[in-house]
Amino acid sequence: MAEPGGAAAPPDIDPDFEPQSRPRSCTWPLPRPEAEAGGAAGAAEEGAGGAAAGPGRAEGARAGGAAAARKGGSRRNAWGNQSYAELISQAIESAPEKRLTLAQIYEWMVRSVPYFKDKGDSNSSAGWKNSIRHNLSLHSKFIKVHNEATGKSSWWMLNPEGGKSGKAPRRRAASMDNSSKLAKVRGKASRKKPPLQSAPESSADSPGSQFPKWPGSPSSRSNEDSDVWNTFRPRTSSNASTISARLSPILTEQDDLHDEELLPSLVYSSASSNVPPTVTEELELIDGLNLMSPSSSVLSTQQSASSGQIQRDSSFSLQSPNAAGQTFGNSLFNPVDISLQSSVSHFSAPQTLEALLTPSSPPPRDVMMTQVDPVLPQTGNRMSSRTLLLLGGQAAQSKMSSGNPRGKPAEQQAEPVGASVLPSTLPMVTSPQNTASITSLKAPVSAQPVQLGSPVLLSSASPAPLGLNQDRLPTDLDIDMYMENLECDMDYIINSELMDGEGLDFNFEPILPTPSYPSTSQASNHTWVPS
DNA sequence: CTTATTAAACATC
DNA sequence: GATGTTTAATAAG
Repeated sequence: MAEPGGAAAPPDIDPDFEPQSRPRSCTWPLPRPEAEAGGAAGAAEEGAGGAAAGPGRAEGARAGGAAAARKGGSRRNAWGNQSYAELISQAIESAPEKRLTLAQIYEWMVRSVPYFKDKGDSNSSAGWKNSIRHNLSLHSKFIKVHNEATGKSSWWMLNPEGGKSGKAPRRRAASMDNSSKLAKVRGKASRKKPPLQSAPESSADSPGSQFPKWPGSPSSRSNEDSDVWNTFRPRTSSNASTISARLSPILTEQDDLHDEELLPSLVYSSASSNVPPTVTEELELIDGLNLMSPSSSVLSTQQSASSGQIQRDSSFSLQSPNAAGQTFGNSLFNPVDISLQSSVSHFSAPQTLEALLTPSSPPPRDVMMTQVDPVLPQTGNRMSSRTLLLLGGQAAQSKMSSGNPRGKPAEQQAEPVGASVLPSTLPMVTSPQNTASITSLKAPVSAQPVQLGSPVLLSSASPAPLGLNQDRLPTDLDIDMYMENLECDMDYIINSELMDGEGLDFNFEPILPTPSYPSTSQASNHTWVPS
């Protein structure tokens, strides 16, 4: 209760209804109409709940499973058809800031879902609370964000990218068949449970297992920082998360900030050197981040960050200018130069890669590019292709996000081709316009209009180019990696297409950017209000 | 086979 | 003790 934000738990929620509701796949910015008419059902529920109250555990409904059957045949749970995950999503969505602490989620449940009404006083060991926690951790659709308040627990937000159902990393990663079993070994290894046989304990044993400890780490103060970074983790792919987290320790403790922060760090990490295998995972991470940045709430706090280490901010600014960027975008951009230097100094690696890549033209390193982009649109294209190669589309994403949606910087206007490409390959369910917006949002590939021969584009578009890239790709990176990227991209595209196609909710009215806009214009980002 | 719900072991804070 | 993460068992589609 000490929460200033005040839980904010509107008593809405549709107690009933929504037998499955698949359409709302992309829960993020969706205001979602929310049919309120569930009243009657709610009441009914109430009755049940009340009855249950006495007995305490009251899982009557579920136990036999028979009880649930009643009524039209649905209500898979005592409280209705919604899953815990859905309930949690609703809870979070209902919050003005789109984020809640665990306790607040509990609160919301108790307040909004009749069934839990009387279970508010249960302690954390209560089954349902355990389940809530479990769901939060399990699904990638929920992300944990460090809470600045000292004693407070983390904020839980919805992953803009929509973790979908999968918590899983991209299936690919581990294709080591039975290794799945082995995988478990990795973790803390100890787990205590299976204590038998002294484990090899090992420590670093496995051959390629993960990276040693990633070299990067620019040092800088921070230790605890790492903590902060960790806050955002892509679940399963512990590796990636770890790395990313550690990689860029710098940064003040801007609670909310790290969301974006991570992105850049990831970018660097991937580009910097090692990490061929994780690319996919990283991408995944980034993907989520990318979308998230534009979220208003997050940005809010941003400004404060300005001071000290903007390093990652710089890149971040690139990608999020669409929302807050405009408002105080300039201020953010300015520091670029500085940040640029610093970042470059830290990561000279890209250079190497670059060299390896056999570029035909000498573009700046990815880092540079990121920053430069907003400033020098033209150059942007060039490197973008290469960068794409390296980062596997991340660059593209960031770029697009920066400009496309709300239209802002001039860069992208240069080649609108991107859109056209996409449709050709994929079956479009949506109108071209939507396509565009979607593209900008999610499809890393289409993002980069570098039509021409840029392997990247082609690759994403069609499988053919493999051979092509082969020439270019150094053995270091090798095809595998490339493939992974590819796969990823496709994945995203397909996903986005399918998903968006169905639920389709992103409409950015102002699609099709007419290269005519002042600077600061639409201000859709008021929503945020630091509490 | 996949998704969900539950329970429970652990780990941190 | 509250939070978080993970595993595992089990039911349902």
